[in-house]
Amino acid sequence: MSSFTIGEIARRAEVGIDTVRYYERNDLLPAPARRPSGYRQYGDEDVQRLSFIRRAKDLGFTLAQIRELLALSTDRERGVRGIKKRAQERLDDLDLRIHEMQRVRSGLQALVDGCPGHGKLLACPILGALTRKENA
Amino acid sequence: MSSFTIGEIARRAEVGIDTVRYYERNDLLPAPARRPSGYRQYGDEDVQRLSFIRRAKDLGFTLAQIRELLALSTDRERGVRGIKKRAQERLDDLDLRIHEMQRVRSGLQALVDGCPGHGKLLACPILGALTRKENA
DNA sequence: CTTGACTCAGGACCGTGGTCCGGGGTTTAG
DNA sequence: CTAAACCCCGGACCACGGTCCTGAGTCAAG
Repeated sequence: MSSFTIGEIARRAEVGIDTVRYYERNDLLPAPARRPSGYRQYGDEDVQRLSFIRRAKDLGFTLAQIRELLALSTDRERGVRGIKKRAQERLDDLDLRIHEMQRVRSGLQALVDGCPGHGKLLACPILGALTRKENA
Repeated sequence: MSSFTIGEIARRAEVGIDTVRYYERNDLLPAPARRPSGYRQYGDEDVQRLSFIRRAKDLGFTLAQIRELLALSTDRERGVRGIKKRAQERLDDLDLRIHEMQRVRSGLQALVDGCPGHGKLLACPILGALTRKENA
């Protein structure tokens, strides 16, 4: 059974030590067990949770959203009502973002492939992908 | 030919007036023409550009990244050397983000699909590792 | 036992991206 | 002409997400 100090999980999840404490203060990580000395003791699951937070953060989720995602996973232990709805909302949100990203992507792709237009900004495919909201 | 005040483009792009000035200060919007009174005068292109910024921001791009995207689109008008490489880098970056998003998405989808609204939730590939947490 | 790396708590500080305020001038509808 | 609504600028202030600093305690190796 593995046990890590704060420095060790920080290294494993590739975040700063202060960040770990910050996440604890802000309820993204549970308060860990302590040694008699007061040193925090973490386990593998903490490393995974922390890694998850880091990755989600890199994807552009706010800490509040990440808290929500994490809550979805723990709520199921306490009951199921309403969870599906919240998960579905997150999913729809994600779909929207992915879709929008793909539009930007295709604009960029057009640019790379040699943009057909040669006018002003208005003709730019990237701008086109976002300014005209002839969306779904 | 249309001309707008700062309040008008702000409304059209759905941002605050202060935000417009903030973007100008931070080189996301060009300094516009002024009336004799000092009032800023904007055109359609400014509205498009501002809308682009707002939407890109909503997608999780930082202002620095948006500046880069905008630079790509205007560089194109001035000549195309070396731009393709930079655009391709952005594109690869975007692809990475989209794929990661899709991974998160499918994890959530599994969670939603596994939950009929009354039964038990299946373990989500992403969240699964984190769920058994508060039991300790 | 000493040394150096590590940890503690608390608070100050920072960059990003705005948002608000106040005292002033401008525009426009009535 | 006047009042409402708008705009100007500079600067203060804000939330978020950390990051750094200080002084003191702890741990592991030699």
